[in-house]
This record gives sequence, structure tokens and C-alpha cells, in this order.
Amino acid sequence: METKSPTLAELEILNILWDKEPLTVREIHEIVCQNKVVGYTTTLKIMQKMTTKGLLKRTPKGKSHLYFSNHKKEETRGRLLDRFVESTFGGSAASLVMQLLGNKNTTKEELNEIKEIIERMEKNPKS
Amino acid sequence: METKSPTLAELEILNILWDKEPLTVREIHEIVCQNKVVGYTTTLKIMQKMTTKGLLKRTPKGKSHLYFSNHKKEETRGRLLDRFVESTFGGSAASLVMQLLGNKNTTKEELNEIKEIIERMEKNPKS
DNA sequence: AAAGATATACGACTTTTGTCGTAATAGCAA
DNA sequence: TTGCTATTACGACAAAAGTCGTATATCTTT
Repeated sequence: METKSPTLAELEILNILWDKEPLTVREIHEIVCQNKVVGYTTTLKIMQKMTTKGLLKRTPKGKSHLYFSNHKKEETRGRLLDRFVESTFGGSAASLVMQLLGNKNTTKEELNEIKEIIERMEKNPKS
Repeated sequence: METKSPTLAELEILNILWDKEPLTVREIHEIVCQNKVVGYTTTLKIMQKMTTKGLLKRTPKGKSHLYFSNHKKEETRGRLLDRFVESTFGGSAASLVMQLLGNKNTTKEELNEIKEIIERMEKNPKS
């Protein structure tokens, strides 16, 4: 059983669920349409397909359903990251980090945060 | 004039060109079809569309054309990275690095390389 | 119980991406 | 020059992603 990776629209919904699940279609849609113009049935349809694909689970709740993500955030993000490093940086995670550090759109705060993460790992190996 | 981002198949061709340009369709195709089964006209068509989109340039060379990438590697990768951080890690580059460091698929060599990059940046600010 | 509101199910349509077949063209070789 | 080969141009098609309209079902409220 192959686990299909989420598309962009699906990922948007997953990110919301990982933060606030469980939620109804209506609740998700309220959040989604704060960022872009899109109809309710579009959100509904995407979530239905995600359920079929195994990306979401759901349970009846009164007239509607409560939705849950079906995979851990880290697992999904890790898979997407792998694919991205492969396709965009020829498999070199180091190149990605280099680009990130030289990237004008990465803020100083982010850079400092990244450095702290590395330092923390240095002092506390394993994990 | 919006600059469209490359798709997956387009990115594969760009990665080859950034390394070895200029190349003909035939030369690109030879490399591409080492990794997957695909017809020559498919590669040709994709490169023609890329030229129309402004991702590639070309000049006649005898019977065929020589192709060049039209945007710097770092510029394109930076844009793709921004989008990826935004869509997959909610805009947090630090989260991405964290995931990278915890990722089982990232080798020890890569990890060390990443740490060295950071250390080098620490000692040599600016850039 | 009937009416209205809200959710779901489902089909249809559009755009994008990737695929390739085929015809026309241009260079090369005999 | 005549024909062979390699390249291009172009149209067509399939699958995936995203969009929405409409019909059906299900609560809720009076």
C-alpha cells in the first residue's frame, strides 16, 4: 500500500489539522478562506478525497464529521523534505542549508534560531 | 511578467544544464533517460515549453539548437526553497533544519557538512 | 410534523503536467 | 541531386489537481 504524498491544497489542510484537530469541514474552511477565495464545496471535496487516499480519518459528529490527520506531522514533512532535497538540491542537504543561510528571505531571527539548534545538537549528541 | 517556477520534470533538466550547459536536446535526453523510460519527443517538448516560458534560451547550432538556462541556479533554488518552507513548514526555516537534523535519511556525512557550514558562518560573519 | 438551514455526495469542467505520434524540415552522404 | 537520417514543430491525449453546481440527506426549530 503506497502512501501518496499530499498536494499543496492538501498540505494546507494538514497543517491546520496538525495544529487544531479534530475539526469539521466548516471549521477548516473558515480558516482556509481567510487566505484565498474558494468555495465551501471545494474544501469539502478535497477533504473527501484525502480521506479516500488515507491522508485523513473522520468520525460522524451530529450532522457532520470530525476530521483527523492520519499521519504524524514529522513523518509527512520528512518525506516531503526528502523529495525536495532530491529534486531541487540534487540530494545534498548541505546545499539546501547553505542556500537557506544565504537566502535574503530568511530573517536574522531564523538564522540565529538555526545556529542555536546546531549548537544544541553539538553539545547533546545521539538523539 | 510573472516568472513561473519550474515543475519537477523541468527542474531535472535545469539541474543538468546548470552543471553542463550548453547542451542539445539530444544530449539532455541521453542523461535524462538514464534514470527513467521516456521518449525523445517528450524531452524535446518540455524544453520547448521551457523556452516559451522563459526558463531556457537557445541558439541554432547546425541542424539543432544549443540550450542554456535563463536563470541562475541560486535564484531558482532560492525561490523554490522559499515556497517549500512556506507550504511545508509554515514559513519556519528553523523547523526545516530541525527536521533535517532528525531525519534518518540524512547521512552522518551530510550532518557533519552542515555543522561545518554553520561554524564557518559563525567565524566569518557578513555575506 | 413541516419548513428551513446546513452537510454531504457526486458529477462535471478547467488547467496543468507529462506523454507521445506524426508530419515537415534541414543537413549529410553517396 | 537524391535520398537517408536526425531534428524540430505541432497536435492530441491521459492523469492529476482544483474548482464548483446541484441534488440528496439530515438536523433543528417552530
